Amino acid sequence: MLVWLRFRVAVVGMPQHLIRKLEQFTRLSASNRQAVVNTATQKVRFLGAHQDIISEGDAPEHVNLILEGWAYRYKQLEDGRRQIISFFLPGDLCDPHVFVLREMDHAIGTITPVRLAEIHRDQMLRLTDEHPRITQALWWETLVTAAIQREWTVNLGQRTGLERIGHLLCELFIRLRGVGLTEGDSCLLPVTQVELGDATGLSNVHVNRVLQELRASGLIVLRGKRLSIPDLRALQAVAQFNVNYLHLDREGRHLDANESERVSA
Amino acid sequence: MLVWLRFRVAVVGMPQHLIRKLEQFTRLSASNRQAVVNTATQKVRFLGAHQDIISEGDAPEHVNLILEGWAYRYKQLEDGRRQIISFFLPGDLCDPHVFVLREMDHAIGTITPVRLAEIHRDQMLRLTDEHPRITQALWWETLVTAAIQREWTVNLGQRTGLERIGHLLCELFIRLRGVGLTEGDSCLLPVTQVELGDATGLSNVHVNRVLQELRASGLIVLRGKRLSIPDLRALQAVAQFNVNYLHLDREGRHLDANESERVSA
DNA sequence: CGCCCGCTTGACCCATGTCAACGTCGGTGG
DNA sequence: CCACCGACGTTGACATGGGTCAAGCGGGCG
Repeated sequence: MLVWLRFRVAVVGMPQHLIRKLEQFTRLSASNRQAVVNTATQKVRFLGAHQDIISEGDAPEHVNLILEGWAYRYKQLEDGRRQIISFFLPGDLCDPHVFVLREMDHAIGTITPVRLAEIHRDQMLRLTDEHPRITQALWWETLVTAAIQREWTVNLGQRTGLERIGHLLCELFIRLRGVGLTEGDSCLLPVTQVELGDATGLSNVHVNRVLQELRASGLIVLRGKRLSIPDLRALQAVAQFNVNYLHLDREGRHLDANESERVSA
Repeated sequence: MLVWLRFRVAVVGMPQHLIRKLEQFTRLSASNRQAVVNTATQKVRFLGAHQDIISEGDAPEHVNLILEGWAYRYKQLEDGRRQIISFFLPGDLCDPHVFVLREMDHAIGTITPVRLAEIHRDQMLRLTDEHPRITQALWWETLVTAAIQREWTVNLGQRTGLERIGHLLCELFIRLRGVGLTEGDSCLLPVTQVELGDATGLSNVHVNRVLQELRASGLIVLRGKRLSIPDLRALQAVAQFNVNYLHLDREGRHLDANESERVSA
């Protein structure tokens, strides 16, 4: 514990969120962790809020790892309608294998200022070649990302406005908790109501009304950019939120026994 | 051409749709194709219409390859609402890497009677180990599947009922064309209006009205289970359908030069 | 200090849902 | 061979969730 704490302090500005996320799936050895750190600190980039990280039509050159800040994947129709397709939180990778494709069919933009690591395809290959456990963990993260996308399909297709917003808030909160970015029952939510609308297929006006309703019923406390969920179970119930699609139950813990590396540094 | 034709005749009941699909991305050698055939003919299963291939909560044991027939991925909410998350057409693989996860967070069911190949994880690994070009092509297919899921998010979030149905019909037609299951401007569409509604987040009544409208404007001809699209461009325009997300432009053609195997048998 | 972005609210409207009845066709058992 | 049945498609009347438009408000920042 103390070792981990020292490690954390030492790596401020490093990919601790990614490591923490992957450790929801399996335990990483010190050398696994070191490899992730090495890979993710080679080329770091800073972007302001509301900038494109990569645009539709671009040829993907490398994998982007969000170290700090929020971003989203989005797609814009010709007449201006915009759909937010997913949110990227600290520790999230944008498309680990995207270079197989010739060009991006959508864009990724920042919400807040973002610090990210650009990981070249060769670095990615080296990392996975040398660390099978990381490979497994990255597979898990890829599959969970796909599961989230499927759940959004359900969200948009079947749920009411109230359920959609509630569901999204549950998901974001639980994902943030997984990377250590919650404090008790609260977290930051640096997203405007327009953006919530673009993610849930609702107008900003309706988002506002739904948020009022969630507030009035005591299911959320939302002031400025801070969200609190006093009773997560209750919100989950209202939103028909079933956490299983996030696959958080240490699916890869059988891997813990496969390597005899010591866990502490 | 003649060789290919003979090959096709010989492999009726074999994974010709998958091969054809992968060859939209890259050219496969005869040995590549043979390896796919060997892998996909070890264990073949038949199912009737309206049966689950795999249910929510099941532990995934193998990859399912649809050889013939239609299926869909779906998720059911507790109160009975059902969302169809994607359609599987002949040549489609259900989750090539799903065994990393402990259990399914959704179900896959048949629409028509289905013939499928069960591919064990070890066979899958052997196939990709021995055939890097197939590995690349499977990557492409995985990424396209993810892109389709994202496009469905846009479909449900931003498009009107008419656009949603139009978009879905364009997608299905073009995917079917890619595996050789269209005849001129028409194809089979063995899907009820209720199912179309569950896929697009519309009621069956509204689906019916939208279909009437598409028929009346001459954009589709739909009688029984046969769909014709006299002017695909026109339907695409109405549905705001941009084909780029299907990544059909032979992204992997640079691989054609990497191996000097003869293409004909 | 003032402006602009984001939030809030009210009035009104429309796309789509719901309910209910009826039509049609293919299959099946008597 | 016919009668029935169930699944699917179609249509009309009516209800409603959520959209649109417009105005006002509040607070952070240049």
